[in-house]
Amino acid sequence: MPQLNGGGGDDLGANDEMIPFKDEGEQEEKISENVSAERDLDDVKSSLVNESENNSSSSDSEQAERRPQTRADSESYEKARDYFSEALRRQQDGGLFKSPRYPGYPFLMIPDLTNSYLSNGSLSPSARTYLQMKWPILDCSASAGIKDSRSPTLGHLSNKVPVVQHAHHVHPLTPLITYSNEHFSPGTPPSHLSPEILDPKTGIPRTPHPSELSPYYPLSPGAVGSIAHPLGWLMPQQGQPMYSIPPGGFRHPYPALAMNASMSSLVSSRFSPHMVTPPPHSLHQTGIPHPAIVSPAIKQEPSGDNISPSMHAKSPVPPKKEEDKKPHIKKPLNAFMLYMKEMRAKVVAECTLKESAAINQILGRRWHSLSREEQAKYYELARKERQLHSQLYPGWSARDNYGKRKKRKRDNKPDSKPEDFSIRSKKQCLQYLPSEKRCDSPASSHGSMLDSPATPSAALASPAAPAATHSEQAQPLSLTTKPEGRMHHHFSLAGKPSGSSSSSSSTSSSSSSSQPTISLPIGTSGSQPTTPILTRPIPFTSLHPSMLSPPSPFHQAALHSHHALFQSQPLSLVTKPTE
DNA sequence: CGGCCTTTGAAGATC
DNA sequence: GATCTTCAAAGGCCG
Repeated sequence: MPQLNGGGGDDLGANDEMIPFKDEGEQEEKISENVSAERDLDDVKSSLVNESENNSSSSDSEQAERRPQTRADSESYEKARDYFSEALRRQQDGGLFKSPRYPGYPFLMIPDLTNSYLSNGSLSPSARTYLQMKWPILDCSASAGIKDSRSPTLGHLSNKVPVVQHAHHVHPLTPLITYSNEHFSPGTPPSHLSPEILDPKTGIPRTPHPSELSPYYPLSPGAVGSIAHPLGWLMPQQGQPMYSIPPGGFRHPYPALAMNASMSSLVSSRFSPHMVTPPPHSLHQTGIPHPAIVSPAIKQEPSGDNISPSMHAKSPVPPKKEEDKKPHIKKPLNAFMLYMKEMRAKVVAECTLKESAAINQILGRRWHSLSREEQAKYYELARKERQLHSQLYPGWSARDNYGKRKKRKRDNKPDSKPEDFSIRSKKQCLQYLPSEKRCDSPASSHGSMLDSPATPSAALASPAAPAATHSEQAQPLSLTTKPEGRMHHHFSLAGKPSGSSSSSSSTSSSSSSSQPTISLPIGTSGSQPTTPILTRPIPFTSLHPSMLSPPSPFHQAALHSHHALFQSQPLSLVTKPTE
């Protein structure tokens, strides 16, 4: 169960003692990973080659049969509903989301209008970076061509993207669209679009403190709609709903400024006119629609037989009927998922890779390379998400979704035959190997602090200079076998403290039992065996004090130069044989 | 066209 | 209590 914030100080999450952190074992790994961004992709690739585990995929396909459905339609519907749901959700959310979630629509971040300044007057970290982050895809494929392996930073893309900043500058707490998808369908402003928001705890309406407002105000759809982007970057890309502009989507009647941050973001991101009255089934028993609610038609099983026992247990009603009527409430996104959602676009933009599997591997590494603080932000956000989720769906249980998804099978099952595995993995490797073997890795692998500066000022200060972390991109990727692949997962599972929040603390010691605290030291324990052995000294950045504290522009700068030095150094990984 | 791949984390299930 | 399993997102790839 989501831990309810024990009455912490300010609105929820003030004291997040619950924030789980990975343990030091990872730190070690982190270090090695930080060495070079190139490794991101590199490792990914290699690991794919050397997967130490078999993916006997689909051994069971019993549930294979899923009712064919018009994905697009259902999805669209689902998303639209999600937005509305989120709107309501946020309304109640009160202080839960101090940080605005960006809607996922970069176009909302028009620099001029965003002038997003934090309450303290500083420029919002994400104000400008947001754009870049969400629009990296502007020209992924093109970027490949454009990308200079030596300096493939976003800066190069800037010729296409007007505002380019390191995505990492985006505040981690920036609105992450959870539960669903980024459908932009703003519409008639709901009555709840008042500055007042409900305190999730007390349920008492309150006016959000400026600090709770979005540091960077996403433009209201209406406002945005009136702005014609010279480059046409507003155009949806890849047909992703995220960038799609539903009919009337931009005709939001309400001036952006009229809304508070959270409202505007939520409205812009999810609210849809036609969602004002969501279908009954999308409403939770509480009557509160939520983005997590997915149209039953979308992921439901074809018939009752697919319903997990738990489902049966829970709902004596005929499975099928139940399914049809029962909305699919998605699980709240965890910290990593939130992170992924936020960073995916960036990674995609920087790499030629498009396969999610590969991207996710990179993201996973980056995740590990994030500083505690950085991760903490996501953990906190995730925690709040869970909180809210539990509030909205008191009766919901993760098990409700069991069996609603096709089985993933595999997972570290050693039983699978090695041979098969090897064959398959290699095949996959090819699959994930982009024609272009390099990925302009974004930075982050060097250390989160680099990636997500507390403020964009540093980056902004030197527009000419690519984001610090991007420099590493200059390093060509080299494929090195890295047995780690699955192994890592394996380890993680083994050492997973399970119930406790600090899961993946793979192996490390841990502390896990108790609540991990942010004040984790850097070089603690450590020995994370699963990762490649570095043949090169670990960059001090990995151990930089800033790891323990929010990165300052100075740090950024310093680190930046440091990275520059490192960039020139070739990296070599020695794979450690898997046992 | 549905499922797999891949990642971490949370939570339920199982032992 | 420890371990295992499932699901959450995402999009290209494969059978």
